[in-house]
Amino acid sequence: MFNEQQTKLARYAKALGHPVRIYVLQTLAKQTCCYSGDLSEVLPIAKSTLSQHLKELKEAGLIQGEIEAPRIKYCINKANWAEAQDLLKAFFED
Amino acid sequence: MFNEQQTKLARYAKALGHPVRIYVLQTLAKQTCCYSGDLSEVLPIAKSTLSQHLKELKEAGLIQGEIEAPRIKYCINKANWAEAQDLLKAFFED
DNA sequence: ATGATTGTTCGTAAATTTACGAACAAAAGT
DNA sequence: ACTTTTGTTCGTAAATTTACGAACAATCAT
Repeated sequence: MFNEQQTKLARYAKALGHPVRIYVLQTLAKQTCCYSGDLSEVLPIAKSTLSQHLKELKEAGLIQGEIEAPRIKYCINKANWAEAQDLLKAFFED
Repeated sequence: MFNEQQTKLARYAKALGHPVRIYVLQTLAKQTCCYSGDLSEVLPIAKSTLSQHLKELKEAGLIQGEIEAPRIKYCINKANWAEAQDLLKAFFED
């Protein structure tokens, strides 16, 4: 019923559908990368909850984590970030 | 903790976070307006489910309904549509 | 008045989301 | 080896989302 673009768009939008995740993405988009602990210090949520949000963003493809033991460095997944941007742009411009 | 823009952005994005709602918005954005029945004929969901999705889009401010008895004509809420577009544009361009 | 059309609201159920603390795993430092 | 640091996973609970059919309300046509 729904085409690839519609499904992808809904998926990306859903990932953006929470203030914590918006904040995380804005932070990553601004300063290239950061650690979970950096976010945890600022955000008023439990570490485990943040971890869940990061997992969702990872599963949506918008971020990626790189092990830099004992920490994990999170960055924007640039390819998918660009795809989400393009899909949204097209969505609003049709 | 979160500012107005982050909260609004998350709210709009959440409203876009389902294929049915993407489809509805694309349809409305293309052809100015349409009736619930027009959508119901095409979409593989119950009328009541569609009604719920329309309600969510209405509550998010992205669409508005006008009574044209016995039907309801749904249209894009242009002001909020533009706001969502601007917020998303700014989000990806920071 | 009666019946048909249109779409919402209600009641309900299953799945998903959001949240927390506790327990756990992996690696680095001592 | 042992402790500390970092972050995930587990178990759990409450709230929200998604979905359906049945009942309802409002208007139009007969």
